[in-house]
Amino acid sequence: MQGEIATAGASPEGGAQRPRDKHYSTILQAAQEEFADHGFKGARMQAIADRAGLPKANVHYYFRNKNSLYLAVLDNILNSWNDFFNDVSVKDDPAVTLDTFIRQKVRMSFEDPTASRLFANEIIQGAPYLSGYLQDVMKPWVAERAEIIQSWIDAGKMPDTDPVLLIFMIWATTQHYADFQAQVQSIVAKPEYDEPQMNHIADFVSTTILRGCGLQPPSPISE
Amino acid sequence: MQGEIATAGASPEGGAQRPRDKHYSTILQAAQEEFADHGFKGARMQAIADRAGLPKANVHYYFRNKNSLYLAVLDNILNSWNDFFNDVSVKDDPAVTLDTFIRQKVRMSFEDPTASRLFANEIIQGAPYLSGYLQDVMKPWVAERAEIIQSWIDAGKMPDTDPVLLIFMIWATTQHYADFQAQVQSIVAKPEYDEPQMNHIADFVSTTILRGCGLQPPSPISE
DNA sequence: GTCTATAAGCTGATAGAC
DNA sequence: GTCTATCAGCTTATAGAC
Repeated sequence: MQGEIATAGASPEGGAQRPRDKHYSTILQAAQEEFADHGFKGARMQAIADRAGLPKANVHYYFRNKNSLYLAVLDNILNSWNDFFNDVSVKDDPAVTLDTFIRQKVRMSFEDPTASRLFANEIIQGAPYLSGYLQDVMKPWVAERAEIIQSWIDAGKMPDTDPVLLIFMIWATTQHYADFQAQVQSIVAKPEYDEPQMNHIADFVSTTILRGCGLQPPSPISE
Repeated sequence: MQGEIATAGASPEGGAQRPRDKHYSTILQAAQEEFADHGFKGARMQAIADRAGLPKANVHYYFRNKNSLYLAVLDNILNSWNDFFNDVSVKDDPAVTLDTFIRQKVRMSFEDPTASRLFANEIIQGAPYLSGYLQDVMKPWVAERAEIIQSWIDAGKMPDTDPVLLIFMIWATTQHYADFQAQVQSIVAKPEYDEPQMNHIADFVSTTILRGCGLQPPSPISE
């Protein structure tokens, strides 16, 4: 669609993207929240400026227009999402690996829910800016992890299952707590997420999914 | 927030809401798609009119304004979502009941994904129009189902688990295929959902979740 | 680099002819 | 009931002073 992310090259040097000034990252964060709350079309540049505590024209000084700001936010999020479940090999233990992956994902949902919500908004709305990313980055990523899971199955380390659907299930159950935070909190009647709640959820999700694919959870809990 | 759904009384008579004309439901459907794609703020009355194949003023003839149209769409969706997992009692078999519930939810995701996406948009964006519904309808609904699951646990029909988190897991995994359809289809490389795919997914989700809470799936598949 | 003022275009809503 | 024409207000983006 109108200017997709170009497989998003990682940041030039090691550190964070070295914002030209502190304002750059402030605006990026403000934009992430606004886009997460209202989607691309619903987001307002004025609202982003307000969240950042800056006049609107200042936002336009750092980012050419709404479109490029949105792409910058997406790029920022996707880069921060690498390094999860990445360095996995056939030799690893399925239960330990999946447990670690699930707990990392739950922690991400709790620590940066707006990033997850922004991504969810983009996908729900048909991924107009990310269809290239899904094809070029995410699809191969899934294929590689699915291959590893399949190799575990072939090696008799775990019972037969659909590796791709297993990855979808982990995504769905973990991201749910970021994306549907309003619903979850309304039902469990807690104003905010806290650490014990996160651990309880991580225990439940990991235990249930691992047992669900016939694996023994590495650290048995609550039973 | 600005005019919530008032616990949404069901339609007066038995049948569908008896639209004043065919246009009424046409607009409702068009609005559902537009709101699902862009959220409340991002949706455009002109786009809804275009989708319905009507001039914009005609839309305003049937619905006072954007707000009331959005509420009508939400009301319509929520009413159609009743009667699922509703008539369940302590005497029922957990495996059969959960399996049926999961398969119904998967089918809904495949048959009316825009309804699910619209709801997802609303929740992701903080449930500004549905916070009352979550509190007044959904929270008690979950509490009642959780009680039944807990009674199964107490009766020794299934191992101990967190009933509320189990419901969340079923929601998350089934709705995922509607809400993240763009991502799923991009990764499995199919242009559209079809019946065999739906059955494969329903089998996987049901089998994995049931086994995950220590239940024997009622109709063993693929293993 | 920062910010006020404003241009140019879009959007929700309505008036009023048919 | 239907639809063209149009208004008032909002939204993105920029010009230009500091």
